[in-house]
Amino acid sequence: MNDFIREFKDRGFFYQCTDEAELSNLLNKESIKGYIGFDCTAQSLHVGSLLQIMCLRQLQKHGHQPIVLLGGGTTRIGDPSGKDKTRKILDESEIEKNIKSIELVLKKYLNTENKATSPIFVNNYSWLKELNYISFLRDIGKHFTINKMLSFDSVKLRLDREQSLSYMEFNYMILQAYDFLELNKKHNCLLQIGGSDQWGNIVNGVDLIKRYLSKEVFGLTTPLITLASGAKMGKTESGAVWLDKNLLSIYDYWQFWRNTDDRDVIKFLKMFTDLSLEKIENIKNENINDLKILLANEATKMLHGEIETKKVEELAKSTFKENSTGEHLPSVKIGSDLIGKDIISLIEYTNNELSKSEIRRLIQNNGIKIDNEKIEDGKLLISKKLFENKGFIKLSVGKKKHFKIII
RNA sequence: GGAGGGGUACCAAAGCGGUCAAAUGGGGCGGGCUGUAAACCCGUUGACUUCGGUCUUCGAAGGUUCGAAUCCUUCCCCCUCCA
Repeated sequence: MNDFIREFKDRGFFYQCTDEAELSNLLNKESIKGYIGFDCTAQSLHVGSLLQIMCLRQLQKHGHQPIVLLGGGTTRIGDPSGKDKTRKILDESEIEKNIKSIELVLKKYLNTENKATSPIFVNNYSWLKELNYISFLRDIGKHFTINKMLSFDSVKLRLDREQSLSYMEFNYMILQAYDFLELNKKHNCLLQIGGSDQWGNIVNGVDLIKRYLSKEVFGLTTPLITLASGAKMGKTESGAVWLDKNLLSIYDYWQFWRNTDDRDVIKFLKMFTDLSLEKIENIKNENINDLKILLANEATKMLHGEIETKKVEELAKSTFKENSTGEHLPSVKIGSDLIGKDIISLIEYTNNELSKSEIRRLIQNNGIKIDNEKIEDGKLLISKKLFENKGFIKLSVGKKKHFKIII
């Protein structure tokens, strides 16, 4: 078996392939180009897309060249796969903005130094916008039968549930198939990778190229990752786990990995770090918390760099150390107008999203501490005296959120 | 086109004239146990509060009533069955 496929499988990336044996042969013979399309509905990428990004890295690692398709055109249509309802259509400028920031994220993960494997970024709007309806129908449309299109899950599930599917969305799979064709013609792209929900769309592209160009190309899908708890990966209580420090702080990103369910740790080490499989095999019985820290460090390093990762690791260490004074915490400066006000006002100032009622409840439930002392009364006033000792106070909201308050 | 069922808090779902800021479950939050995990246990889950209460909420707008999530009218939106 080919090295790429071997590792792809061993790391848990493999779900389905259109023709595994042939693809393996091909990859043994030559370096190819493979593409993954990214949806540009959101302002950045989150952990839900990380597996696809890791696939691109694998391509590079094994000497193949990734093509990153930013779906400026298809985002204007909306993929119905796995969705109950038509989603809102974004306006042009928003999509363009999203594409730019998504490209920046991807560049952090991909090696752009080595010319042979440096990623090619393409935007399908550049060719989709040129399409002529009549000639598209004649050239491309004739290769698709409605009978078959209706049988794809993305369509079938909607129809079965009697949810409406617009003609626009119905065309999505044809456009994605056309993308593959276009990339094959332009860049000799021979492989499309995607999540398992993309299978139908990918197969359509493979078929189209076979009919239209009589060429064999390949599709490869990754499994949908679910957490041991059953939840989908990528969302937490407080929202999406963004791969962007402006949307999710580096510290919180590190914490996301640090808090991985025990049962998922080894799986994630394989999927989301560069550690070799041999190394993971050797350490897999070590202390689970050390492994989680390793996971957090490796994953964070890949996105935010080593220096920042070291910093947040240290921060986490000091934050969770018993009775830490809090001097290493990121500081929040308060105005002197808060002096003389009650503790509730202070918490409201540092945690904007909490209402006063919620803060009162937190206090009632022993969730608020100042300098590690439980606060029992929300009416406690903030005095200068509190700061005299160290020049700051440590405010704890729950067990995981801590602030260093200075005036 | 005909007949019926429904829209309740983050979600699901009870309530069908006052005791309803609204049962119950899930989720969230906080606490306990622990390992920043899981499981489990407890508390909490509209806003504001001088902790006495006050204000806003049950698809939308009106109306009946001392009093409405509950009754009436109009409108909007969903769903099921038949054609």
